[in-house]
Amino acid sequence: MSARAQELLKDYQLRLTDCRIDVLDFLLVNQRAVSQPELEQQLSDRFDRVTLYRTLNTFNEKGLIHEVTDTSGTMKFALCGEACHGSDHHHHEHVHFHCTQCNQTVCINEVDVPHLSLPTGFKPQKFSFIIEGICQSCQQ
Amino acid sequence: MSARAQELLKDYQLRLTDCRIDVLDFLLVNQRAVSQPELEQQLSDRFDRVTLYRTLNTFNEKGLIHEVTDTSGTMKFALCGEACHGSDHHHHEHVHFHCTQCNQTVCINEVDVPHLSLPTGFKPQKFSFIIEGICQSCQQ
DNA sequence: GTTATTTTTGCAACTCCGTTGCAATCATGC
DNA sequence: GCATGATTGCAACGGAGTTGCAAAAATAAC
Repeated sequence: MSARAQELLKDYQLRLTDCRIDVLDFLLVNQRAVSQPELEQQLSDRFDRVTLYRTLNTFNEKGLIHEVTDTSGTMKFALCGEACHGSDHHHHEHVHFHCTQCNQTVCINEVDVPHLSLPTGFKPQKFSFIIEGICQSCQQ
Repeated sequence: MSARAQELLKDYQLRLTDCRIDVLDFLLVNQRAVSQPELEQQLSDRFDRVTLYRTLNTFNEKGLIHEVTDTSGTMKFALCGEACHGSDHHHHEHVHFHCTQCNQTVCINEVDVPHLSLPTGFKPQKFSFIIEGICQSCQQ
């Protein structure tokens, strides 16, 4: 578990620190987007929120994780899965499902982001498809 | 201009106040999503930010405007156009374009939100398709 | 293994935005 | 024009993003 995290950190030329390993472990175990506040709770306040903020920032800059937008108000990040490195270039065109009840955001790998063409003049750089609703776990 | 705003407020059974009229005017003139901070600037600090916050909230609850999510971090709202009231029910499935340079978010009416089916267990309630990039005005 | 160097961390501090309570002000119906 | 209820502005608080700086830790060099 932790081994995979350490491996990943080395691959991305990042120093092995407790915080980074724990955050990465958490992301590896829970395959979903997490926010800095959630990490703070989940990691039992073992790290300062600024450290977690910077850890996520570093991972994001290095391309280990990517931003996930939803309507929860706080920025979330998710691990880049295999899909991110597929074929020729790095891309993040996933469909994300945000549960308005448990506030969790997951990547829907089963569904491809539909392609669409914009009116002339717009230069698209990133596509986000967010679906809000109730997730599988929250249906009683 | 202001006449249309007053008309709309009456339609939605809202009291005619300076703030509401000005905000609505601004939304009518600039057909795009705006945030509370932007309104504060644009309306020359004539209203308290809390008032603007509550004005947007009220409009949203009454269905005059709807939330627009992008990665700017602050919540934005846009007028509900004719498309919102089309055919049988109220819906907000627009494609939104967020310019990362000028930070403006516009509704792309020309393009329909593609329909897609989710894995079983997910109950979708709202679809957001956000495209980040450079808008028409920002291309030099 | 010890030391030097560079990075990372924790703390303090600040800003911005969302949100609520409350008293004063305003819009509307009579 | 007055009464009533809604709306506003102010004060205030919390959460999240962000930066600077000194202490601590991780790697590199010996």
